[in-house]
Amino acid sequence: MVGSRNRFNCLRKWVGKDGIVPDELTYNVLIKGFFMVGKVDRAWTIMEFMRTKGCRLNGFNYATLMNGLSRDGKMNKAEEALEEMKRCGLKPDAVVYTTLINGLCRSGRTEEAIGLLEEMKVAGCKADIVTFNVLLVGLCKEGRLMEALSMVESLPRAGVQLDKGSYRIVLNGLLQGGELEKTAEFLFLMLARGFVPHYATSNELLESLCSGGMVRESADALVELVEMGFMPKLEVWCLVIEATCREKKLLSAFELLDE
DNA sequence: ATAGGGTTAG
Repeated sequence: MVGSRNRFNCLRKWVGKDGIVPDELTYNVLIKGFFMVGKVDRAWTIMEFMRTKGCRLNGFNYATLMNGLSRDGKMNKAEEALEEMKRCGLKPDAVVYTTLINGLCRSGRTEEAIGLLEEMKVAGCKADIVTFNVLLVGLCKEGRLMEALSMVESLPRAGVQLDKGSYRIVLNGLLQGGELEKTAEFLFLMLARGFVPHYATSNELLESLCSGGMVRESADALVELVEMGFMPKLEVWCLVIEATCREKKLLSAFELLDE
């Protein structure tokens, strides 16, 4: 295995003596590689090297750079890179913005991440599914569950196609946050829209509804989940039926058993 | 064209 220093020296030799000119793509592979193995200073050297060779950074290079910086805890540097990019006349795209939004969310700066989403809109850059899912994770982690919920609730009306990940992020956030009623409500919303929770989440959710006294909802949820092809763990199945019996809803219990 | 961003849950 050749060390990173030697690999770079190899490139230096090619460029210096053999007249081989690497393009931005080659540089990008190197920048990403050095960031991946934690050699941030080496990544910097590559970019300095690019500049001395008169090779300007492109959007890919900036995205790679920003991702490396924010994962290295250097969020401010990543934000500076965005400004530099704009100064150079490059138009940041959804990947560049999403990279920064993710970094801000991870640093607990969700409010600023939302600000960047606004900036995207103003700049005419369309946020995609990755952008929204990153932001949803950030909102949930910060306990801003109602905002996450209302985003998922309303985005499809605005023409944004969310995926099962979007729904699972929010469902999970609500469940972990102890928002039992909202969780049940949200489950029915996502099922109605054709998105199913993960197997483990479904079981956990049914258990939580039962132990939280929401027996009626747990029975309804069970029926709907089963209709979507879900097969609960045996103990969860029993739990819901027993709870329904205890509530003296014998008829409902029989209906469940029929299912 | 190629190269750049993520989550779910386990």
